[in-house]
Amino acid sequence: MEPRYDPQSVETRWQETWEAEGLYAAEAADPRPAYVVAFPPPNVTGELHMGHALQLALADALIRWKRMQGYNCLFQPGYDHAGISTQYQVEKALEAEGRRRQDVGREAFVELVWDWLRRYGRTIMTQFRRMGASMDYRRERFTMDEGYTRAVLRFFVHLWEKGYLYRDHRIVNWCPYHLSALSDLELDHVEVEDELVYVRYPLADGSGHVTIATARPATILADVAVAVHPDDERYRGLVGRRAVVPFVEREVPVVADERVDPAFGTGALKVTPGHDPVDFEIGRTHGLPEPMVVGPDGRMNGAVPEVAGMTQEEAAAAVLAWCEERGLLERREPYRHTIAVCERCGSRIEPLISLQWWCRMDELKRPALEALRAGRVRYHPPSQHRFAIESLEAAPDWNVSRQIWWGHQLPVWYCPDGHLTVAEREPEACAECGTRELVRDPDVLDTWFSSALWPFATLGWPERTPDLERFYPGDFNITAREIIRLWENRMIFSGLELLGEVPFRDVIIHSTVLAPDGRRMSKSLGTGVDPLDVIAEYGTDATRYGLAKISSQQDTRLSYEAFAEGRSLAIKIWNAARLILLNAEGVRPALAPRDLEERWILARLDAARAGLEEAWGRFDFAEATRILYRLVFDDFCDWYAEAVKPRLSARDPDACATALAALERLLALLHPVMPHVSEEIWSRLPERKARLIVSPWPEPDPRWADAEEAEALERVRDAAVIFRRSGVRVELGSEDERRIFDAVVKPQRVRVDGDREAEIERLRREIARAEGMLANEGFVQKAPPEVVAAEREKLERYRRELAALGDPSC
RNA sequence: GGGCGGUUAGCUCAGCUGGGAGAGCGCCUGCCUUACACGCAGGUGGCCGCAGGUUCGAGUCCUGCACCGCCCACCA
Repeated sequence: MEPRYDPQSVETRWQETWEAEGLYAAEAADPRPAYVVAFPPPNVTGELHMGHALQLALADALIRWKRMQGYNCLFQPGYDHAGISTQYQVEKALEAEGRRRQDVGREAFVELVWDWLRRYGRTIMTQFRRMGASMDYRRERFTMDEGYTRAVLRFFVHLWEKGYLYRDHRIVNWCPYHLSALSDLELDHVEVEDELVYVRYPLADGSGHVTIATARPATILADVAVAVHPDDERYRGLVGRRAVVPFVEREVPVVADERVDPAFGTGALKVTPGHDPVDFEIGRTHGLPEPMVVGPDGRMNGAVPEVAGMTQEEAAAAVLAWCEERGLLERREPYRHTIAVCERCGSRIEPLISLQWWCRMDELKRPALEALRAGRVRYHPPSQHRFAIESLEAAPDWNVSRQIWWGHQLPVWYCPDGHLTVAEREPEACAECGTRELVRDPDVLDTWFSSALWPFATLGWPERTPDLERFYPGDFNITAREIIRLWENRMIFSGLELLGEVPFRDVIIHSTVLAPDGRRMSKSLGTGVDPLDVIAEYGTDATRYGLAKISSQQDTRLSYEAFAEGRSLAIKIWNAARLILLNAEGVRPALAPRDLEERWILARLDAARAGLEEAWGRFDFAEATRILYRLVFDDFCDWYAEAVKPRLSARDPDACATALAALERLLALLHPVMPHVSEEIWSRLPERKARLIVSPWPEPDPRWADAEEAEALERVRDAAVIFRRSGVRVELGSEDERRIFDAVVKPQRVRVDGDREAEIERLRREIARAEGMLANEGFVQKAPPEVVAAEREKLERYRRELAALGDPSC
């Protein structure tokens, strides 16, 4: 057995072996109980980042643990087509050649995206494998593959037939670059230096004017009202009168609306329903018209001929010049505020009105809310549960249409008379009038529309496949906080709507990984860390361990120390295994615990197993790493291995057999977090029947569950500490205890600095503390009896130890 | 503005249902003890953010405050 452990070659070899031997495979015909994770499909163009690595480390640990417990585990791999994101990447590539998608045309562009994906896409599954993710890679699915697309169209038709879908003119976030509506969740907000201008709107009766403040003077041309707060004393007499919009000289009403903030600007708001979301709401409330002056490209449209084709800056200049000439421009001041930009391309968002498809949420969300409230789906940590419920309660109708080309085109056809035909397959003729002149709706569906179906569309829905019967509903889902509204809630309500059951029972919201300096990880900041670099330096097992260790907080800093700790752990186990294997040649593993330290380590292994079960069950991954670290370093290596080493060196057959058996158990406990090093060692043990990955999770054995050994070891520990610090040997009761003491402390080699006085001082302090506690009547009467008893025991022990040191006061 | 989380050793963080302030790294000391120097043994180091409260007892529970972070949000 090599003295040095080299993770790189070992890890890739096992990844290939496990997959080739079919040990990741999940089969519908397998009668064992199923355990299923709904794992977020990465973008088809994506690269592995720390978020993926963390998700994989956590989900895979759970899957591996359950696999050892005898479950038929399904860990489904796949990709998301990621609509706008993917389209944008291909558009960027096109732009490098000086072309835009409009130059190539829709059909050719979509073909281009497919080509591009064949060349650059689908690489991330290789990286998933490098993380050791035990996915059934044969089952790879894509949200745009044929069967999945059928599911998406079926979902749309289903919603249409239930009357949940409708078309409506609504104000949307319009990206002038992508020429598409974006959801609120696809926006970024950036701070900009703007200008706030104060403009007078003359009253129609000539009796004066009202001054409004605006950051977007070009939209003055689309104003249809002036609004003030109903309680605003300054404008009490104004409501109901009429004002004149500058430049276009249109008479508009002054209305009262509570959405106006009296403290902002002059307290009077110009109402522009066509280009502002709040104004749109105010306009609908007051039945105002909804003209638009900005076109889809962000420039002025033809509505006002004088400014047609201008940029908004040019139009603003023209409007303000007009106002200035007439003394209507009161003042302009610098104004710093945040604006919405497209998160993909950074273009300033133009709110404008367009015809979109909407999905009514009131009926859909009701059963999902019931399921959440009843705890049929539980979020972890629980603080996210309330957030999930509240955000679902508040969910507005869902804008499902996008004006891009890459995605699932709406299964909607129009005839020249304006009739709609909604069908899964292209219809021959209009469903209403029978004409064959049909034009398909050019829009595609929101990418989350298909993601919502992931837990069951990947299993063959809408067909009732054996996979679907077997693996739905699943067990857990793991994702980032900001995805809850986009994905989690939608999977839950669509699962309930289409299959009548929630798709999973537990949702693990993992922490956000920050850069080591606490800043957000991002390519633009240069703070990104490539998980593959970490793997190259520390190994996959160490990376998985490190990620699990830091996963306990809401926002967690990446820590190289945690990876280094994982690496030390792997090396430590490797060396512990060497100690045993080098001495136990030709011995078969058997549980033949004869001596104290053997019964003790078996009890410790069982205790660790119970602790791990509890931690896995609570999804407390950090706790699991702590248990493993303590088990390996403190218990297994520093005490058990040291204690049993003389007997191993002497080739004591019982000691060797038991050591092998104990090592087997240790490796099994380790496997979910560090599968590679544990499998590598496992493969070198004698008489292997199966790979560790599919070997049983250890069962507890009550034979060595009692506390006697623990107490004896505790006595040895105390004696060792006192000896090392003071050179005084405390009397030990049994032969076993003395033997372990000698093996672990190696008295002949210990150089004692001999500060007996300091040790006496320390024990006196402890005794004083314990005596103080026990003298406290409140403590003795009200504290739990076992706590008081423990305190008494400690006091006794300290006194004994003090006596052993030959303290004159005893 | 709303929600969530954080504030404990020089650094990164544990501390679950209130009863001895902990780990890893760093630093200091001693050890190449035939598994491991990527190691072993020992040590230094802390008004547990601040102020109140509950309790015999608070890092732990309650209230308030301060600072930091993340997510969300329509202030023209």
